Amino acid sequence: MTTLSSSNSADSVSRPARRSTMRDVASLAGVSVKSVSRVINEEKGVSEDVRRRVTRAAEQLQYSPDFTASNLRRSDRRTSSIGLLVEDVLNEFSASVNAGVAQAAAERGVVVLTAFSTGDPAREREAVRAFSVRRVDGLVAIPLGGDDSSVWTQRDFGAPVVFVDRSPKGVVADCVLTNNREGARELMTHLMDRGHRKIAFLGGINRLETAQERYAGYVDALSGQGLPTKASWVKRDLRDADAARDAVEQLLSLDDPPTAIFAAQNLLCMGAFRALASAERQHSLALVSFDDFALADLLDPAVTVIAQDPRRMGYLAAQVLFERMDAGAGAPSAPGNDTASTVDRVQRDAPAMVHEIPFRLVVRESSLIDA
Amino acid sequence: MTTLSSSNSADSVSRPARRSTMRDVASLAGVSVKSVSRVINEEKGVSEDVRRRVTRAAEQLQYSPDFTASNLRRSDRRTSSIGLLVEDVLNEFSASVNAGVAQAAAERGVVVLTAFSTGDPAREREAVRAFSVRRVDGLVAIPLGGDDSSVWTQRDFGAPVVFVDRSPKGVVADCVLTNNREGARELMTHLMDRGHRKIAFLGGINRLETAQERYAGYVDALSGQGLPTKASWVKRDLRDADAARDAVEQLLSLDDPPTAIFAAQNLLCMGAFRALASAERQHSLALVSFDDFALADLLDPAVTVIAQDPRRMGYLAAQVLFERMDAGAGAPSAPGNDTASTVDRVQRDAPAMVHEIPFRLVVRESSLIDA
DNA sequence: TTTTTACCTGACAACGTTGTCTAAGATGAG
DNA sequence: CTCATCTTAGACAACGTTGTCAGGTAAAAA
Repeated sequence: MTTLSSSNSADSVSRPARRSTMRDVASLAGVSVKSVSRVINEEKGVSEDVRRRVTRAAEQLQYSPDFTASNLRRSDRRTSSIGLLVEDVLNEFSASVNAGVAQAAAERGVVVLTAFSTGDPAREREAVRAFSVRRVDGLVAIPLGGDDSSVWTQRDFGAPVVFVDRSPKGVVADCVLTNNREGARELMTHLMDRGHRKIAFLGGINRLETAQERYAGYVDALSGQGLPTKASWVKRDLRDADAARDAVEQLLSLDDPPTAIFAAQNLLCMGAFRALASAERQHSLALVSFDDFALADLLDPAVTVIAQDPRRMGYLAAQVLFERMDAGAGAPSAPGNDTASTVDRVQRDAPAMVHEIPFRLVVRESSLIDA
Repeated sequence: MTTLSSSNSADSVSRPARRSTMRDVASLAGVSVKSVSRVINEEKGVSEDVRRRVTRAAEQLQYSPDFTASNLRRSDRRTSSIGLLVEDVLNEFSASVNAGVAQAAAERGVVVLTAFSTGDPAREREAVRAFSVRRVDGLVAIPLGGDDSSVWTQRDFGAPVVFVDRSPKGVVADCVLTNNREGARELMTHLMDRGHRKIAFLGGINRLETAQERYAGYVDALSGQGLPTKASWVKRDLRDADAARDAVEQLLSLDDPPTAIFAAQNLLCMGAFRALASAERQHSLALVSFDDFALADLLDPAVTVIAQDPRRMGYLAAQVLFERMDAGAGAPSAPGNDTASTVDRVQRDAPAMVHEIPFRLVVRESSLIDA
């Protein structure tokens, strides 16, 4: 690390002594605190004279309102902030969900507290707690799916929760999901249509609902054709791309190796591709992935995938959350005025809903390698 | 969108009437509010009897402390939150910075308010304002670099600010940067060492400091060899991958086309690669990128890049910010105890520092195509 | 026993803001 | 000119919490 001090000592980072408050502004302007409040919040019923004096004083003192204090007193008690808990920014899927939520939030003028669980339930719990004590108005989460469902209940969290991608068992809340089982089946059918029967499976962490469902789809598809699942072709509970690479290396050295590989997550697919490429088998073994990823179409061969729409999932989840929040606040929910709404209008205490987002099979080259 | 109502109406999302406060807990436990406060904050000097009664009551009422109210009264006035402003989660660079900041924040038990400017100065301004009124303890930002420097000054923002990747003109604050100009020069030298003289340049948005610096490095390198910059080989102010693809298509149809392409950002490189691949020229034109990206090593040919370490940049930026925050609060900053510290200890009102993070030239295949 | 000391506990004010209410002045109608 | 009405301003309390301080009780010292 190179550290260059800037030479000019007048460049020192200056720090104001104390933030000025409405009191300060009021006394400088010669008015009451309440009048300052009125001007700052642009309430009507303030004379032009007072308004001018207050704005001038506020400017002079560099006054900046304290939203948290205001929130404490206001009747609606909204913090205009929501929590977002995803697994890992560096995974494209999480990042896209994040992008969708952030966009919806920006449109509504709400800030997002973001935390990454990185697969660690302790971190997940801490994040949820941190959100809760800061009184976020709601939470969007990709849950890890442990047993501590109590963290998630609205009763305990104190605000609406919407889940994306996975729904924790035993918790009643809105969800936005892809049908993972069906998606996996569709990928498998595609492979089997091209004659493949020896299909290996690379699965993610077993604890995760998505991993379970995709595996179920794999098994469904095989048994639909009267085929058994062969243990040596099934590699589950793989943590990351490296684990997938190792797994594929094992598969390649088998006496009876598979002719196709089903990677049940984008990272696993990348690891698999890497293994195939370094064995120069990428053109002789078929490979498909659940989850699209950035350069999947530029690889050689381009990889066939089930593409979810994670950005849309995030966006929708935020919308659903907002509806739930508004319903909770007893906002106007006249039955006739939801014509332009993206989301079904949520009644107060409406039952939890599952929003299923369609997936798309994107056929590229890697699956067009025959058995 | 498929919407399935869950059938069981007992599944409705229940909402508590009102959150319980310390008062409620106090009256149920038959003690004073202050005693509840003491128990909740695990202060010592509370009898076992009181502690038990309070914990029981708190549990019974599902009490959850209100951190914002507590913050209002506490003497330190820390919100234990920081703001993070990056350009776009979907870009790997931003995402990695985000990951680094998030990790540092998690280690310190601080939450992160995240916003994405997505290249829009208005959004940047709004985000900074939203952070400010919520009284974050500090801010890490990748600034867009417009002229409204006033948003950024500590005086105006009211808390320390650390910039990553780019430093806005006229603002005095700590920065964590890569030496973009030198990085660009090194990439160019690498190409020129292999005999390339006809090198095209794909540059990002002109307003951004990084784009300017990388272009400067490009020009430096050429003029170091007595070569002029040829206007038809220079494509600047490219917004995204598609713009880069179009630009490369133009380059390819030139009477005197370049033999190598320098993409000054990862997205631009992807666009360039796409154009080359669809013209089947990826093996006959050299291509290099400023910024590494996920599958750069798996493409055919694998792409030579200048790799920054954005995650480390984010992590360091957060560390620097914390030091600055602690200095501001008048925390102990004994000169001798910083042996284990990653960052130089920051004195109160210490001059702003520039932390330069080294880059690495990662030579792969795409630059080994001779002129 | 009385006095000192230590330990607990609660009353009260305050953090920065806004909701409520009352008062004072201005305006208009009769 | 009087009375009703409207407009604007400020006093006050409250949001949920913690810092300060004083009081009370029990244990330790005299």
